[in-house]
Amino acid sequence: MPDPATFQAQIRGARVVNLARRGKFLLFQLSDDRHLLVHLRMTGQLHVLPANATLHPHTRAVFYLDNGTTLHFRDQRKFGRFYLVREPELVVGKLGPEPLDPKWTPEDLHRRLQQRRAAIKSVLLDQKVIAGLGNIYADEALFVAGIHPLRTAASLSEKEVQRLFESIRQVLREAIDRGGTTIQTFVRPAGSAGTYQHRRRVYRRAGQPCVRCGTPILRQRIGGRSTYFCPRCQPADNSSGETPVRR
DNA sequence: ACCACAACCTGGCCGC
DNA sequence: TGCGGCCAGGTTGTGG
Repeated sequence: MPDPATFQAQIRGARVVNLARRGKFLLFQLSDDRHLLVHLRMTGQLHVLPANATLHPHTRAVFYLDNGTTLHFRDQRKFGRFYLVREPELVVGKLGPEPLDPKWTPEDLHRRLQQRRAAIKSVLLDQKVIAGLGNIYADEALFVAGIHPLRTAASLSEKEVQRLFESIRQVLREAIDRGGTTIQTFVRPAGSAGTYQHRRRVYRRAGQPCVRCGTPILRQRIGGRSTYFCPRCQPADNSSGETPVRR
């Protein structure tokens, strides 16, 4: 947005004065009070390369920078999106809180889950509830919290929401420390692989033993997304009242 | 307002 | 080798 020809004409000569992030969006603040917002979706990548770099087959756009380098946008599946706008809030205004924001609270999460009857797994992927959680870390957080992914969001007790809140933060901190999760195409900004995949507890581990109890991990489609969980550490009913051990 | 699901794309992998 | 089916770090439009 806008259409490619207009985008190209309007971005020419722009100066980047600041870089930021909001949820899964990258924000390039431009000198003339405009913003370039980038969402990489599934397979998008940004690479800073020398001016004479060869074009990778999936390169969809190239930005020529005035320091002699180029910024290449690669995207195998073409799901990525660029927004060149004056008002970034039009794009990111409805996003939920940043999970690592020190001001975010379990009470806020509890309130946001209250009227949702959908599976907690699906609600965690709703960017209006929490900004930035995706399929990997939603499953990982639910495991750490010991909550079954099909539990209705509104059915979680205060205690469970508290555990989920802490688990989301813990998993995201671990993943950031490890530079993300590289399974197929994800790369870090410098082009190297992340290492969270070695730390993974349930995601894409169907049939393998639970790291905590040894029970085989299950895979189930929830809200159209593959969901991985331990049926023993994440019981469907909360009747036992047992507090799962974190790991 | 909420919810479930198809659609958007390309490519890798598996079984036949 | 080829083909069909399924899978994939996400979001949005549609219909109920």
